[in-house]
Amino acid sequence: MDKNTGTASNHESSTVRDVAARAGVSASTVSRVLGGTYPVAKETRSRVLRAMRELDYVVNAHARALGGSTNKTVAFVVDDVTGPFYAYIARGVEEQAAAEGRLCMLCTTHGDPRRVLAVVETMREQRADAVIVVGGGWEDKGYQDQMTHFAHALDRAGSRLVLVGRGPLGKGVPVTVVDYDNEGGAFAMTTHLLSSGRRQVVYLGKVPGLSTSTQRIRGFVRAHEMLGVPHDPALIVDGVFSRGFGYQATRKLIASGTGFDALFAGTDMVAAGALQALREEGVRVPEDVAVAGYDDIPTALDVFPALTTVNVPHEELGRAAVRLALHREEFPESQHQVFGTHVVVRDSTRYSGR
Amino acid sequence: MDKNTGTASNHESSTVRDVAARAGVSASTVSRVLGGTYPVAKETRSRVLRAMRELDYVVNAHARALGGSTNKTVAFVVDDVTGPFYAYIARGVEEQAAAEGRLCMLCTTHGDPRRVLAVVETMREQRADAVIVVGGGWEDKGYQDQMTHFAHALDRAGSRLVLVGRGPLGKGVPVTVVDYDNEGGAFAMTTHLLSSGRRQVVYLGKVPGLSTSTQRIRGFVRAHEMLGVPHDPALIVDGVFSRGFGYQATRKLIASGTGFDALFAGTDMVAAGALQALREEGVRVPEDVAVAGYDDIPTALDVFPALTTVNVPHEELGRAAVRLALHREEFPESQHQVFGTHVVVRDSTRYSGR
DNA sequence: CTGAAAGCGCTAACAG
DNA sequence: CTGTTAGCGCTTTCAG
Repeated sequence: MDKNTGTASNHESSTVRDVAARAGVSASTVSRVLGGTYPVAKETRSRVLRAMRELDYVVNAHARALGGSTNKTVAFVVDDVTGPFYAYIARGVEEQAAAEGRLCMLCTTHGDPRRVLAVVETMREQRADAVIVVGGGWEDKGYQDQMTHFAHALDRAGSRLVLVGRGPLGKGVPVTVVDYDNEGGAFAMTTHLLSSGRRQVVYLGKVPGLSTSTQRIRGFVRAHEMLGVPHDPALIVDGVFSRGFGYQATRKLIASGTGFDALFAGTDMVAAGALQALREEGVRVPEDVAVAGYDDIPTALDVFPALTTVNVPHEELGRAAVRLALHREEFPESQHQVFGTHVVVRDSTRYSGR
Repeated sequence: MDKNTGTASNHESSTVRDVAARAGVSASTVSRVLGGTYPVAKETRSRVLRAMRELDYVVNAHARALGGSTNKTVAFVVDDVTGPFYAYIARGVEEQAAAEGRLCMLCTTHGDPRRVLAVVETMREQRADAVIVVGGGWEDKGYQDQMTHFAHALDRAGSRLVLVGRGPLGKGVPVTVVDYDNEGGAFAMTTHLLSSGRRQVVYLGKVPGLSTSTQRIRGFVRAHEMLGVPHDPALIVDGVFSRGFGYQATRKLIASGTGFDALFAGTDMVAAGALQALREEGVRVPEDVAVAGYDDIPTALDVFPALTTVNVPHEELGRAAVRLALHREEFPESQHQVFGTHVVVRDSTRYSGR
């Protein structure tokens, strides 16, 4: 392989001009074979191509982006890549982005609303074709106003804000929304638990101000009302969406002597922690306590017993986010899409011989 | 919030020139307050700042990158984001990149060597400060030559190729290597299994041509030799690193009547599949068969019984990759770092009453 | 079909 | 301290 062909390349990479010189043509011609979209004499083209190869030339994406105004990039903003929930959406986003000839920028916010704002700003600088923000939104006026502002700013710059897993920002705000039926899933799951005879269902993981949490609890409460089962507000436990919280909270619950015969965890990770705590305390699942999660991540199959949970079409959400945002001109009416969720029953709630 | 201030902003975002005009200064002055690194009169600066706010100005990262030659970006290349192994390294990379003021581009290759090559090329176009390729390498001459070529090309452009989880490319190739003791981990684990009395250990997941796999098997075989335990080559099963493979292969193994008293899975995901198969077949773990994994992903705690596995310092690998690559001038001698691995014993191998 | 010239938005000398 | 002048690498009219 030929490094150092022609001019002694010390540190600089070659440019169209270098290629042009070597091929004995003008820079424009080189650009034209690069673009491929313009007629160039066969013989000329192959001379240029050869020069490129010899100089090991690659275009400068920035120079290109400066002329046209797109970077052929989509930005992906999540709390934390290690959460399987996000990871699977990320896969969908990445796949669809690749299919649409886009690169994918990854940014994490660690659940900090200010970081979300900062990151969206950075993506504006990068001139990303779309900025995809994943996860529940904060029910806070200031936060929402900022996001609305960004939505407009991105729109003006020809880009697009995409919200995955949370609702729209209000009438007329230029946003693509890809959501799933959060409340419906929680409602269905709670119904499943109650109708199999459970009467004291704990909800593990109320995150105040987080839309995801609020909606799930709404479904949870609504199911109780619907079935006429009285519901003790003390059974809704504040916390965050983590394995550690599930573990700690469950231990505390048991230690405090709170009576309960089912545990509906805010996420599968929370459920995994809860299962460990129950096992350690010798509480049988599902005989003594039924356990359910939310998300249907692969781990749900690996815990013991296998976890009953609410399926969310992660990858599909990610793919749709990219697809809708990039083709918003063609499908202006479908810029708010809501995917369905459904209960997947496994062993952690199967038993009901009481 | 003021959209549409001053000139009717139809679709274009504002530039330094717009800001300059509005603040009654020159473009350079605007640039100077942007950079912050150059003296500007207090009064002028605040006028500029106000103009920026009013026009909702953001710099164009591409224009900026065109002048200087760095995009303040690191690229992160993995097989598949959904693998927890990659996800945790990704977290390390992302965190360290953010700490160093860099953005992170994510690319996936789905285990296809050609995609790896294509992606590295794209990152070259993007002028990323570092291109971090994660995962085992292909022991293929053509592939290695290409990577070597890219290493040189990136180096010439002032960037850096970083290999995480695989060895270097050869003497004098400009590469940063962040590896972990793959063979040592496998050796230690095999020793653990053999010395607790297991005699027919299956190795689940030999991926021909993949460096990771080759090294682990080397450790596996070496432990047998070291302890003088004869080893049946038929117990090394070809496959890929996936949960599905672990499940299928284990079922087949049982169906074929192959005798074995331990299962060393190529990864924790493979082990998770194996555990499910064993459970379905009524094989007791660890009484009848001990099971071990590799990676120590969080799922290892959630499977039942909790999985004995080899710990790999994922996040640390990711952080080191970014740190070493960006500061290679300062630490030229530590461009090949190897992290240790260690066995974590849990319930899946604990029992040894035979 | 090909070349010359202008300019994308910003930064960096170089003069004031 | 601030304005003027180039120019980063590429695309894109506009003329040949």
